[in-house]
Amino acid sequence: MTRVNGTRKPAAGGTPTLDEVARVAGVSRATASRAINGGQRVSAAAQASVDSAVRTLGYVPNPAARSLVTRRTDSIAVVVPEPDDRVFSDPFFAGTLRGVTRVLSERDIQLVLLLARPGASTARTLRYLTNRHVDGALVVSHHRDDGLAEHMSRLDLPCVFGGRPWSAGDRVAYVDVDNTAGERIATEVLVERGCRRIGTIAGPSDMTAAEDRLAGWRQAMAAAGLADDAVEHGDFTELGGQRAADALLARHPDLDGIVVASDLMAAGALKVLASLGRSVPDDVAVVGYDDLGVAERTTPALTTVRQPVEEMAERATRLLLEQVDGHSPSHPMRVIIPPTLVTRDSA
Amino acid sequence: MTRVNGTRKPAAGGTPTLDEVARVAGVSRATASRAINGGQRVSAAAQASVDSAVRTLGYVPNPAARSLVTRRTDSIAVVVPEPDDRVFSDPFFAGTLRGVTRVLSERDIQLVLLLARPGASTARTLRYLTNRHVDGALVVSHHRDDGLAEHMSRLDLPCVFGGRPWSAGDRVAYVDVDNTAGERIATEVLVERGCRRIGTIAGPSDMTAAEDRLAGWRQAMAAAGLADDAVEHGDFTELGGQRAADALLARHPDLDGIVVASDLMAAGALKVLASLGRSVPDDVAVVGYDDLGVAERTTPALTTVRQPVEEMAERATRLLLEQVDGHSPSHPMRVIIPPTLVTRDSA
DNA sequence: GGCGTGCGTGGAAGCGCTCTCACCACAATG
DNA sequence: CATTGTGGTGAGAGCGCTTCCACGCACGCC
Repeated sequence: MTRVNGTRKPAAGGTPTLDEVARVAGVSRATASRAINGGQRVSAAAQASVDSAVRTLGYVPNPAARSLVTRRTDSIAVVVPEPDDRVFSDPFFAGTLRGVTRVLSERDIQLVLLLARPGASTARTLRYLTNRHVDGALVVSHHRDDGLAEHMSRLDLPCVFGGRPWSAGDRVAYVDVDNTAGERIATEVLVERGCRRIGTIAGPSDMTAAEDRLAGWRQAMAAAGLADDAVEHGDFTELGGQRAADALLARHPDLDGIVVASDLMAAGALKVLASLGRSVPDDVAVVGYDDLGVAERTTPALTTVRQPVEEMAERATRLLLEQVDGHSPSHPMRVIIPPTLVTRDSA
Repeated sequence: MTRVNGTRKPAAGGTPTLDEVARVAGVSRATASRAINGGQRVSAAAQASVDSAVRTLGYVPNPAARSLVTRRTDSIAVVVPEPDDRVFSDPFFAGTLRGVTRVLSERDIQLVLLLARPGASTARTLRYLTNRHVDGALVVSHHRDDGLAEHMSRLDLPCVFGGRPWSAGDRVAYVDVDNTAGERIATEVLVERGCRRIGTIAGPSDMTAAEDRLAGWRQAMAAAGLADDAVEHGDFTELGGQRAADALLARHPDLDGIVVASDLMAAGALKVLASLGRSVPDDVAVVGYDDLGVAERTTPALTTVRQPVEEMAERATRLLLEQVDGHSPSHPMRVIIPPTLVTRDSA
């Protein structure tokens, strides 16, 4: 909040104001304003002269003045809690950003990237959001939750989460893919292909997506009447997948199928299997999760469950904009997107 | 610009204003304001009571009102012209974002992501920047230039380019790595190792970085008294590198060294060499460029020239903030960062 | 004792915009 | 003819904040 160097231009004769537009157009400021904002109740003549005044003066409305009175900023925040450095390179994040910007570009809304750096800066983020610096927030709750959902739900600010938040899921809107169903489908692929000893490499248990997927695996295993004891946790990285696969295969050398909660971890698992001389999918079939690019490049290419990230981001953004437009702290809405299976070579 | 639903809260009794703070603190609005903004010319007593009023009321200054009078927004834009969908997944972009946010997080400045979608929306971007919606702009001129530099230099808005812009390079501040020197160094590595027939896979000729690197290669070749005729252009992708390597080796089967303008293209080249049965570095030595992650994962690992992307972004951001603080449309400043060689196995 | 000189303070003037409201002309209705 | 709209308009009141300026007041100095 520290103002560093308060040099201010003395009323900057440079930029034209609405007053000048009005004067040039020969109308009142009120009429000029109306003409500029959609032209309700403005005669054709007035509209035309305002338009031309705007053009000759190169007038651009001052956003601060406007939002001071409208109480809108025409911008939304994309909040990324705890962005450890991986986030940016993450295809999930990239896809999200793509989806968001696609929707925003349809309207004149800007995107403010709010990165709550690890540490106590969640407070700063909340402060920023508190006083309506933005019209709404899209929280990419990719990582553990911090109670951010609770805070947000208290904020009376339109808000949508990407991915089910850990808590307050009932008070907050979110868009998620049906992780449970997805992993169920993945597991069923192995069951149907004849696997009888199926293990899973789950994600970190502090992430809802990981937990939901694990639940899906358990459901499918139960439905097939198979034992669900072969579980190992990884951290969604390739190395983590490698370690988990090592441990899993050491404990259960008889596995003929592995359901992995992310493609990156599956890639690690494939490496381990290759080094053990187990052929995929013949000795051990493997199914991944994500299909964000990695899956096509492994050997063999991964059969996986696709998360339509961009679509999710688009839906989330639209949901947010609806809230913003209606200005309703509307009843928590959620969109659950069905996952789809992508069959390749690993199962 | 369309206002969709002008529902406005009637003076929102919810959020406290400076007036209320002043009343609660028992001082005037002026004093309250001073106390809140760094406390110059405020007695300890007044400061204390304002502080406590702020705390009890949960007061947060209204940014619109503030920036209406200060003419500052405490936010800067990161402008990405023509973000074809690759940009987001690009480690270059990711690193840049990381560097920028690191600097911004030291102060209370926010980042607005301005993505000029392909098409005529450059106009919109310029309009957005024109009326001081942000205090400054960092243009990641990763791709071809669009005359954006000219436009920007006319805008009287603090502005720094990441990477030398095609034109107006003399009127605009920018931060760049010394691409020419970098590729010269890369080439010299091959020369010193005894290569005598060295080709290059250059980047697309509509990018300054690509052209500069090509120039560096030519300089080094000339200095070594070698012919600089073995040139092929790629598009900085792996596939492009593959194609270029194919073409290059077909035309010049006697090459014993290849200088490649990006690691990704070098990865493609390595594949081609492997499929031709040429061993690297013994038959053909290869040097890449970037060192943003890919280089370590190729087989063999790439000797390459490191671009310190994050550092570049940091420097650029600091440069921008200096301009913003001084509010000087200061003499075009540039920072050229020396590249460093990273020796691995491919040369 | 008079006089700068400095600090702390509050009054008040905006920053540039939107929007209510009162007003006018004119048309349509009883 | 009096009444009720109805579309276009401008005056003016803010939105919440910063900052200029003038005003005390206490101090140290001749």
